[in-house]
Amino acid sequence: MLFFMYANVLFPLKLPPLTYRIPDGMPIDIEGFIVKAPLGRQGAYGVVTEVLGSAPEGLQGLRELDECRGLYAGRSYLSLIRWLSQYYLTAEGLALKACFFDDFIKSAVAEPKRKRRGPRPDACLPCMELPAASGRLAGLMSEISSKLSTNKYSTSLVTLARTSEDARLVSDLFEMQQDMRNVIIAVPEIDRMNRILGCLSAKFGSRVCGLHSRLTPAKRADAVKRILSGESDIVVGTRSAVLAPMQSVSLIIVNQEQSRSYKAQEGLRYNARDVAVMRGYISKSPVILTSVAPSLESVSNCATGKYTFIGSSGRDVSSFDFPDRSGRPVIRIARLTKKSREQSCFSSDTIKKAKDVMKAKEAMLFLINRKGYSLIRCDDCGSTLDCKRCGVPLVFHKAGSAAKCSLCGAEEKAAVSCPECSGFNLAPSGIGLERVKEEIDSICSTRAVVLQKPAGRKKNPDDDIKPDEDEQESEVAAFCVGTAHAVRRIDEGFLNTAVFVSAESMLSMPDFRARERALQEIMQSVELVKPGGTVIIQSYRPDDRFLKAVRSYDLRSFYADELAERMALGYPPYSNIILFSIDAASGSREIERTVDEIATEVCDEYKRGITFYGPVQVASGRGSRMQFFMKARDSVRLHKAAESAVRRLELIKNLRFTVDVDPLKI
DNA sequence: AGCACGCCGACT
DNA sequence: GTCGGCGTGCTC
Repeated sequence: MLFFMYANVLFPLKLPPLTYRIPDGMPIDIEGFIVKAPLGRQGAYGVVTEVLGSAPEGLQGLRELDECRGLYAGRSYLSLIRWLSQYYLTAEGLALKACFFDDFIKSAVAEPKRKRRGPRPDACLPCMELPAASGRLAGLMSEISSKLSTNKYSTSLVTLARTSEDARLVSDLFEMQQDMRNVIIAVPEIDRMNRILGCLSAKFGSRVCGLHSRLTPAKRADAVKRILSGESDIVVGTRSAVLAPMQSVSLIIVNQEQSRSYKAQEGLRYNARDVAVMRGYISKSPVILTSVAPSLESVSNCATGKYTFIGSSGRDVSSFDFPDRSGRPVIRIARLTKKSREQSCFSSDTIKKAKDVMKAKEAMLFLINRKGYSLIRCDDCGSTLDCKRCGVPLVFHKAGSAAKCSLCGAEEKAAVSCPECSGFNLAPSGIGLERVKEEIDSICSTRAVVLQKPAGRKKNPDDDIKPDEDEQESEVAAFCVGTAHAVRRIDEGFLNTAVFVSAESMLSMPDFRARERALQEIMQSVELVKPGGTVIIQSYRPDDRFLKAVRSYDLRSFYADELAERMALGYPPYSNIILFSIDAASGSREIERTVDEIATEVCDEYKRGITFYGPVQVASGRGSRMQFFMKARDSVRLHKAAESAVRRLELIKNLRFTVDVDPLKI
């Protein structure tokens, strides 16, 4: 009798699983195993997602698997891959690819081209000194620890007074639970990783393994091999660490869960924090999120009971226990007036402080989120000089006296007259880095340093900072000017004073997360200021509720206010968003028709509660993209609609588009 | 990802 | 007339 079994095989390619016949003599129970299968002209390695008793209808003459190698991952890891592809609306194969499949094949299965020893292990990282455990954190340890011993899924949010407490928390956990195995620790940046890696390596040796995107391919493959073999069961790494191919997981820690670098901006656009939570759920293990200023999403999840807010008895935000910030730097709001703006970017308060700090030979940082000197505004009609292609205001750069578009990089020699009203009274307006530096230099007769990009070298997909060609590294000096990114270059407690030159430039961003981001930026800067130092926030509206809450470190009322606002406007976390972006240099009829169909048929506001926004053309680099998004309270319905939209868009030949689930900005 | 197939520009 | 560019499509 002839009785065949079949296997669905997933390849790390943009393909759905393909079906093969399992040849005689090959074991049947091979779910999760790595197999070599004929694919196209060559063969390829893939993983068996499912074993079938009969061939799917309509498929005959299926080819046989070539060979079966070891186990790649258990059932729960396969569920994670499936969830990734469903939630982020990507081919399952691409989810597999994101899960280090190619690295493993390269190191463990494919024949090595030459006999080579594995990559040289990294020099031992020093065990950095940990901050003393604060009384509060010590008090929370038993509650955190009780979550671990249960071996059940739970997600807990731990708020910290300082980022550096992350390493303390991790170290203390390992101290309390001596037998912890299969742990994933995610950190937002590579240099933070080294601190934790150092602490753990000293104690656990090769059981600890670092994983980040700046590893060389050989080192990455070696790390993956060690993880899969079980040699390393403690993985510390950036975003992709939450995808580490461990057979089982018993604890996941996501440090600084609010960090935007956890969200992938290309390929599989996952958010590592959300993946960690789902992975914990799938593998029945606890998840611990830490933050000095948690995301609204996580705070809201604590309020609904989805997560636990460690250290709080109730679920109401008003009962949430944020760290005591007494002894932290004073936050002062400095009033700017319209009148003073014409002469200076600074309030008199700020100027006085700058002179004092100068005299005391201490360090001071000025933060402003715009490069260049200023915008250019016409005094006659009030309009700004905008980029002809992108429509955003051009930024005037004093060096070269050119106006540059921050989106497309187009440069224009400074115009003489206003294109709107032909008036000749064009004047600098608004504040940029160069202008701030110029003014500090003249006030304090110093040479302030403009901090450029962080110390990173190569392009790094785990990093959300785009490298700019025209930027060079600069030394951190006593008086520095920089954008929010620059704060990464400065050590904890280095500054006497940090100045946010314009609260309005942070708060008036056309983004519903502007306040949340501002809070996080301010809290980050606070850590750079030594105890007894000062943070100054300059504002035209010093009585703003947000600034009042920030000034007194009143995170509770910040979250209460912000949640109320988001709820009133129906923004996340009270709704979900999926953003579509179509590479459409040619806005063809067919595209327009399909998008129109999606807007009317797929997103039925009244019947299904899904709201469609757009489409809008946006300029991006060279070329233009068409964007639209859908928003709904019900995530399941939203995903169904988005799936249907994806299917329709896929019918259009030659169309390239990306789907971003839970985008950071819209 | 490979590796086909396929349809336009400069060559012996 | 052909060689070859890589743009688009398929792989159970």
